[in-house]
Amino acid sequence: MRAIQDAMDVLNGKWKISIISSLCCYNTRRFSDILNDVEGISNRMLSKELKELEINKLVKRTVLDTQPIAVQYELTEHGNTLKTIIFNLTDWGIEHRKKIVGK
Amino acid sequence: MRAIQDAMDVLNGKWKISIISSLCCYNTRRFSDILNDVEGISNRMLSKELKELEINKLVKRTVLDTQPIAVQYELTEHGNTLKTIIFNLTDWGIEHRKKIVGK
DNA sequence: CTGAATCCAGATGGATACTG
DNA sequence: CAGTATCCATCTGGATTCAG
Repeated sequence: MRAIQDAMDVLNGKWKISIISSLCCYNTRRFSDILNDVEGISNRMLSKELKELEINKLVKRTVLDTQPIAVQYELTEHGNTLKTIIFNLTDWGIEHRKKIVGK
Repeated sequence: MRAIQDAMDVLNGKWKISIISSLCCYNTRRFSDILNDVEGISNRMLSKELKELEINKLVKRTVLDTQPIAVQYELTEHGNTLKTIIFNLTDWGIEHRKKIVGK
C-alpha cells in the first residue's frame, strides 16, 4: 500500500507517463522531438517534468556539442525497468477505449 | 502514444491508483475502510474519485441495506484487468525506494 | 534549439460543518 | 456510516516573451 504511493510520487504530473512512453519507443530522443510526441504539452511543462524525472534517476540528459545546441534524453537503466509497465498500460489503454465506447 | 493518454485520463488524480490498489487487495471494501487504506486522503476526495472510477466502469458501488447504511465498493471485471499493472507498479515502487535511498 | 521567467486563470484539494 | 456543501489556499499549467 505504501509502495504504490512511492511509485506514484515519481510518476505524478499530467505528462510523466507519456514522456517516459516516448523515450521507451525511441531509446534516445531530443527535446523538440518529445515536444511533438506528447500531444498538447508545452515546453514549460516538458522542461519541468524532464527535470523531475532526471532528479529521480529515471532519465538521463546529455548536451550534444552541436550548433545550435541539441539535447538528448534517454531512459536510465532504472528508468528502463518501467518499460513493462508502460507497455502494459498502453495495451490496457487500447482495450479500455474499445470497451468504453467506439469513441 | 495515444493509448497511453487514454489510460492516464482514467487514472488521473492524486489518489486513483491507490484506491484501485486498495480494492485489488480486498476484493470488496467499504467507504471508511478505503479512507483508512489510502493514507492522507479526505472523504471529499475519496467520494469524488470513486465517483469518477464508477463512471469509467472500473468500480462498482453497492448500497447495503443495513443500519446504519454501509456502502461496498469493488472492482468491475474491467477494473480487474488493471490488477497486473497495479501489482507491477507496487513491485516497482518497492525497488525504486531501495534504489533511490535507504529512505 | 533548449530552455528559463513571468503572468495569470482555472483546477485541485484540505478543513470544517452538516445531512439522511 | 457515507457522503455533500462551502470556503479558501495552493498548485497546475497555458501563453507569451526572453536568453544562451
